[in-house]
Amino acid sequence: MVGARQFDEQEVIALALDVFWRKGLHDATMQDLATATGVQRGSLYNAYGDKEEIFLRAFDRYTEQFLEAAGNALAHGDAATRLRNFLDMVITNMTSGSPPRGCLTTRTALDAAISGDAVRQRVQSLLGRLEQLVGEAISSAPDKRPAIDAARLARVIVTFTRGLAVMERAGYSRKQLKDAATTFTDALVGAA
Amino acid sequence: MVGARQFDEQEVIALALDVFWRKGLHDATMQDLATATGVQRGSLYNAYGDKEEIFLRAFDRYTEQFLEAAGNALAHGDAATRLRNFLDMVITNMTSGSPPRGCLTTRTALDAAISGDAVRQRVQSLLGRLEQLVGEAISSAPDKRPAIDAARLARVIVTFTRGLAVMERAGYSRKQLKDAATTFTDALVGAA
DNA sequence: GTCAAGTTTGACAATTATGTCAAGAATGAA
DNA sequence: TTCATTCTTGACATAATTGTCAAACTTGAC
Repeated sequence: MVGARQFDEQEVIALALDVFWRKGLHDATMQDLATATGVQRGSLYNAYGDKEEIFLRAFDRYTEQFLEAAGNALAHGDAATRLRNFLDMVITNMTSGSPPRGCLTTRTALDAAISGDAVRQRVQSLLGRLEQLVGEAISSAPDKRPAIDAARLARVIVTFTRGLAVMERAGYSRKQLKDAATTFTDALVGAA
Repeated sequence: MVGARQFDEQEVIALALDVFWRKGLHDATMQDLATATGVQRGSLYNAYGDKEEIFLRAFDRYTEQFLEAAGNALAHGDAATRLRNFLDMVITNMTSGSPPRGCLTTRTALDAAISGDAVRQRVQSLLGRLEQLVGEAISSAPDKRPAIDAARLARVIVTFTRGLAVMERAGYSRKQLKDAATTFTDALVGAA
C-alpha cells in the first residue's frame, strides 16, 4: 500500500461510536466526527464516503459489544436471575456516560424514517439477535417451565427494555428504571 | 381587533400536529408547516414566534386527545380487559396513518436532548398523567387485588407501551405488536 | 370613509450542513 | 533515489433552514 492512511481505523470507529451514541446518527455532523477523531473531514470522506458508512461501522461495533454483554448477563442462574442480570446490564448500558448517552439502538430506531435501508436492517438485526439470545437463555435456564412460550416472552422482554430506553430519555433516573425493572421481573416470574 | 388573522388557529394547530406526528419536532420545517397549513412562513412566525411554540400547542392538543382515548379504554371491565383495551388503543394510535406515524410522545422523548425544557416537561407531564390514569384504572377495577402495587404496575405498563412504540419504528407490524401485547397481558394477569 | 393596528408577503441575511475537488504531501515498492 | 499511488488539506459550490424586516394590505372601530 502506497500513501498510507494516517489514522488507526479501529480507534476512529470507536471514537465515532461515542459521538453517535451521544448525538445520534442524525445530529452528529461530520465536523463532530472530525473533531472527536482528530481526522479532517476530507479524510473521512476519502476513507468512508459518507456519514452513514461511518455510522454502520460504529453500529456494528456497538452491536457486538452489546450482544456480548447481554450474553454474559444471561449466562448463569435460574430464569429470574438471568432476567434480572440482563435488565441490569441494559439499564447500566443506557445510563452510562455523563450525561447519560441513552440507548443507541433505540435512538436509531426512532430515526428509522429518515435513515437508509442499511441502517434500518442493522437495527432489526440487533433486535432479532437479542430476542434470540433472551429466548435461548430462558429456555435453557435450569428452572425452565413451559408456561409461556419462550420466544414470545423474549419479545416482550426486549420490548420492555426498549421502553426503559425511552423512559430514560424522558428523564427517569437509573434508580427509577431499576425499580420498574424489578416490578416487571417480579410480575413475570410470578406468572410462570 | 383590527387587521384580523386570516386563518383558523385550531385548524392550523391540527394540521401542524399531523406534520409533527409524521416528521417529528426536529425534522418538520417551518416550510413543511406552511405548506401543510396554507399559511405563509412569515405569518406563522408573526403569530407564534418560532417552531417550538407551534409544537407545544400541537403537542398539548395531542396530549388531550391521547389521554381522553386512554381514559375511555380504561373505563370498563375487569383489570385484564382494561389493560387489553388500553394496549389496543395505544397500538392503534401508533400504527395510524399511512405510512404509520408512530408515537409522537416517544419520538419527542428521544429528541429530548436537543429540545427545550418546555418540550421535555410536556413529555414528562403526559407520561406522568398516563401512569396516573392507568394506576387508577387498575385500582378501581372490580376484580382488583393488591398483589402488586398499582402505581408500580402502572409504570411498568406505561414503560411497555413505550417499548411497543420503539418496536413499531423498528418495523414490527401491527399484528406483531398486538401479539406481544397479548403475551404481556397474559403474563401480568397470570401474575396477580 | 378614515385610520390606526395587526397581518401578510417576499426578499434578505446568516448559519449550518453536505459533498467535491485540485494541489500538495507522504509512503513504500522497485 | 525515483515515482506512481494514495492520503491529506483547505477551499469551494450547493442546499436547506432559521429568523428578520419593511412595505403593502386588510380589517373593523369610530
